[in-house]
Amino acid sequence: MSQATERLRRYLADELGECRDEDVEDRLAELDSLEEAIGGPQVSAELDVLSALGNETRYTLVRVLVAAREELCVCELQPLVEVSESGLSHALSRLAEAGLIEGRKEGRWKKYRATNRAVALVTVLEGSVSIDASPEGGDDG
Amino acid sequence: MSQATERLRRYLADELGECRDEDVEDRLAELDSLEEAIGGPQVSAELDVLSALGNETRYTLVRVLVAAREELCVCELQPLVEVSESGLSHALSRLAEAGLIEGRKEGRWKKYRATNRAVALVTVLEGSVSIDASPEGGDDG
DNA sequence: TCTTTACTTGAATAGGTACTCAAGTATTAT
DNA sequence: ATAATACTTGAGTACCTATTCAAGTAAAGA
Repeated sequence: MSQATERLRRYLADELGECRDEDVEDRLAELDSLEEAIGGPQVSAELDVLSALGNETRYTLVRVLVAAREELCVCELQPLVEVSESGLSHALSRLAEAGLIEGRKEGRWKKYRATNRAVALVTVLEGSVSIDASPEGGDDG
Repeated sequence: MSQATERLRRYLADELGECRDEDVEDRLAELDSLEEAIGGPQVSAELDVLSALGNETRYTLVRVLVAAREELCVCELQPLVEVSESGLSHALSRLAEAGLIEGRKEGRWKKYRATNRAVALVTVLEGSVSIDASPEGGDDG
């Protein structure tokens, strides 16, 4: 039995007053089931979305496209970010891969717009992350 | 006038049929106002939240804490992630700083629980990022 | 008191990521 | 056809970040 498991045994002993092998195994199984329910390709996709958004250049692009409520040309996005033409293209293609924006070619111009996914995420972020109010709140069911 | 602005002028000429200096300046001002509305400390905080979540170890922890719907001891979280005790502590403190979890010390044990912010974000991610359904949808106005 | 336990913090580092440059493709103009 | 434009892609690199190790703090026990 590992060191981490020994610690868990002591914790459960503290919490429950007593702790048999069975109690430790039960708790480990409970924790494991929590983790297994979320360990698939779904979470991998969610992580992809999060890490795509978690960069100033890319998040700015998404925010602008969400705020614009219409498709914008790459050449319109260029003046808004401080990266090269190539850097902008890399950023846009990463966002498209994460399903946060969609691109459409029109002649020699390429236009991108925010997907519903991006709108939903930005909306929740705006709502949940306010610098004035404290993040801790009590209306969770 | 920069190269990027020249490109924008040609784009607007394509779109509008004609393009004067005024049209370019107007469009640049419009784009700039979109960006300025989102360029403050609010976005910086949102980026902090996103980059805190955008890591497998930390996202797993948040997901587990949200799914658990109760506070969990550090010693219970340890078996769920494949990092050292120190790595786990670093991860938890980063999440707490981003307002995604809250810690409470109880004797020699430390318990963490998910904040409403974390619940909201995980819920939206689960809902919006499904591997079965396509992210592209059409009911956005 | 001294020891052990539970967790945290700081420094160092391996690994990843976000850029830029250079070259490439597709479209339009001449 | 050739040239120019609008954007993309791949390679290289400087920077950042996630992790570990070692040391530190606070609580509980002996």
